[in-house]
Amino acid sequence: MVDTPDPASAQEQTTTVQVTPTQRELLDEVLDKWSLHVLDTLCERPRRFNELRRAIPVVTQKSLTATLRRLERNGMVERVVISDRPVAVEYRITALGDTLQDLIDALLGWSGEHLPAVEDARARFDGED
Amino acid sequence: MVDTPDPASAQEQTTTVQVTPTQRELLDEVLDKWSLHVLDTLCERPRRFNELRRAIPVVTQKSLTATLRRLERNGMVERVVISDRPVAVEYRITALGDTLQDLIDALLGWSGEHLPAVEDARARFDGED
DNA sequence: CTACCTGGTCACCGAAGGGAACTTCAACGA
DNA sequence: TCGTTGAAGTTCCCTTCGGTGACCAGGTAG
Repeated sequence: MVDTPDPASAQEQTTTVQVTPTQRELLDEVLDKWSLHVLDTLCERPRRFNELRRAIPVVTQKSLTATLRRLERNGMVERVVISDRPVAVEYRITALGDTLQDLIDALLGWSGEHLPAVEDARARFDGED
Repeated sequence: MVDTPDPASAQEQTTTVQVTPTQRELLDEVLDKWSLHVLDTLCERPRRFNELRRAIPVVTQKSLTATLRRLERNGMVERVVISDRPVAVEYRITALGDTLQDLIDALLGWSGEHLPAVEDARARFDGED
């Protein structure tokens, strides 16, 4: 009732490239709130777990753990056990994760550049609509 | 690869630019799962509400409405009432939203390019760890 | 010993998000 | 005329997600 089974017009929006749902999922996993923070922080230099917590005070341990696991699973960061005796781990960005750095910088640059316009739009929307 | 270690300042690390929490919030509002879909779709051409639903079948009305409101509030899309008698609205991307298009394309391009590597990493993580 | 650090896990809980029905108004059809 | 369809949502319900704080195991500093 909702879907229209017309395979003829199914490929009506073939813009430039084929974008698979899988690509979207990947972006979902990698571009979320904390991932951006973590990747951005780790791009500077490797960090210990609690070092990351201090660098990003607003994240909780649980969310940080989850984010690091997710990024590790996707090959963006690497979990390195530095010391056994006093257990110490270090997280560092991988070569694959590094390919994201330019994009993250671009995103942060964009948000900084257009923030005034966005705040203006928000004020208009909130106040006069 | 990493900037020269800075033992003197144990302060926050100001890499190149100051990134405010506000910028992160903006990216959170604009880069979420459905926003990427919607912006990408609207970049092609303006669409009606149900046209968007058909273009992005996996989104629910509720989420689509919420996404469009959020994007509208942030000045990314514009809600245009075309016809009053049979109520008809059209959503179109704004000039501000258009500044995101390059970034979105870059993100989709990145995900397409590195998807194999990511899937490889996932297989390694899931299977042998 | 106690206190505190590291690197987590666990149980609870409120908010966010999805599914599906319902709404309103207008048009179409027999 | 009544029923159905379509547009553009809204409302309710329920599940899931993410945050909070507690807790744990092992080391180590006082």
